[in-house]
Amino acid sequence: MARSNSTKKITRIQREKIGIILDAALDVFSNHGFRGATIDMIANKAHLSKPNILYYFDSKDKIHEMLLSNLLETWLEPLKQIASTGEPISEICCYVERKLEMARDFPQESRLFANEILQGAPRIFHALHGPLKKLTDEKVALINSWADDGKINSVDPYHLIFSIWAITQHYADFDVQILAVMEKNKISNRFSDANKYLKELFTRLLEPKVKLKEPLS
Amino acid sequence: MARSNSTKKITRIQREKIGIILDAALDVFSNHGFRGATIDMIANKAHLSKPNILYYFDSKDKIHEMLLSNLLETWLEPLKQIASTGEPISEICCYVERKLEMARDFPQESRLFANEILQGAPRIFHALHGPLKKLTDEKVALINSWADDGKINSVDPYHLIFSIWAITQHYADFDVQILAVMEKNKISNRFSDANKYLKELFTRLLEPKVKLKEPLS
DNA sequence: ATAAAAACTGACCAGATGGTAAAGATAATG
DNA sequence: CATTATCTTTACCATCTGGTCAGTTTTTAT
Repeated sequence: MARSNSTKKITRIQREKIGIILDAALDVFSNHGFRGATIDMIANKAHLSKPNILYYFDSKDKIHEMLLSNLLETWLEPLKQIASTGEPISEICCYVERKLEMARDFPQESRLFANEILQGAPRIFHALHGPLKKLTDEKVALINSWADDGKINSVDPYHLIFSIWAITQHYADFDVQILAVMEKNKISNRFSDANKYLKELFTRLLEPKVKLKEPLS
Repeated sequence: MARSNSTKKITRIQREKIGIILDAALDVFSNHGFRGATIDMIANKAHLSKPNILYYFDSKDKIHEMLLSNLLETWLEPLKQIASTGEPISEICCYVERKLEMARDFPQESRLFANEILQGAPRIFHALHGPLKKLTDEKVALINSWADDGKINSVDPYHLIFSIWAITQHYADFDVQILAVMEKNKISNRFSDANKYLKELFTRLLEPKVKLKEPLS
């Protein structure tokens, strides 16, 4: 058997097929949610039989679980990259840009995540309270310190981060709505337009207020 | 029979039970998605038997359909209220505030909508391309005219609207994540803090650039 | 080449789930 | 009060779906 091998070495075929299955599963889970997805759908998309899928994964849950744990690393990465050494506004704007690129390039991952959160995050509760909270706390402190130093306008760092998450992921999760509502000839530019808009939005927000008393130095 | 009565009058019991069923169904559908919800769950929550539910609604789909069509009116209302006669920045900020209040007061409705969109909006495609697009077009034009008149900073109106939708709905749809990540003692103030943050965010964005040449009048 | 291991399949099962039918209980009406 | 219309329940059915199993085919290693 191939399943539940934590120590055993993995064959070429295993590596290939597991990859194929995860690709298919990501597609199916992200478009239908966990309950809406069936192993048959995944099997069809992967061009494998249902028992063959279950030869590589013990259960539907295990496939989903693996997708989510793969996702979390990717998901945290951009936030990690905010550096305390960089120029504050540019660091934050670059973060926004990276998140927007992820929404463009990995919309399925974004929707998988959104589906999970929407339904109460039953399977990644621990990751939210653990690694995500830890990392967020760090960046909240960093943003606060920038504000204290007068390098950026003083805003609530939590809500700043939430707004970045919300807007950028919106371009993946609510893409159908955007396509439905937007003027046809604007659609193809939506990501570059969004990028331009968001740069202005957050630059204006974070620019320190003009210090009227300073020029007398 | 009580079902599919378009012209017949509705009895007291029908009005009551249909209300109870829709309340229960909103709860179940918004927390589990369409496929994840079962008629039994709805029946339990409504303290009715499954066949009794199906006495009032022909099918699971019909319940969902009715919830969505009820929802759409509520959903469009705040956007409609943006008035061309008001002060532009205040009109937009009030819109943000109303949307945020909806996220706070009707999170289930927001999640029902999000679930639907996430999965490709199969049942409300028409509403997105019809009423929502029409209304959005109107407001896009209005925002553009404000910008042309120099009353607000010139920004892409589509992305302005998308960002408002994204951020405000985030507080309903991703509430689990917010609760997980945020500092405990900040949680209870999250909506008022968000309101303050968003007011500053959009005010700064929309303030016309200072006209340096003007003061010589 | 051949034995052993790995990969795969068709047939099947058990439980969940959407939905039905028919009869019984309750409420409205003359 | 009796009769009709409305409402509710019990007992089902058919299908879907996650998952198993016994056996077959293919790959790998000797």
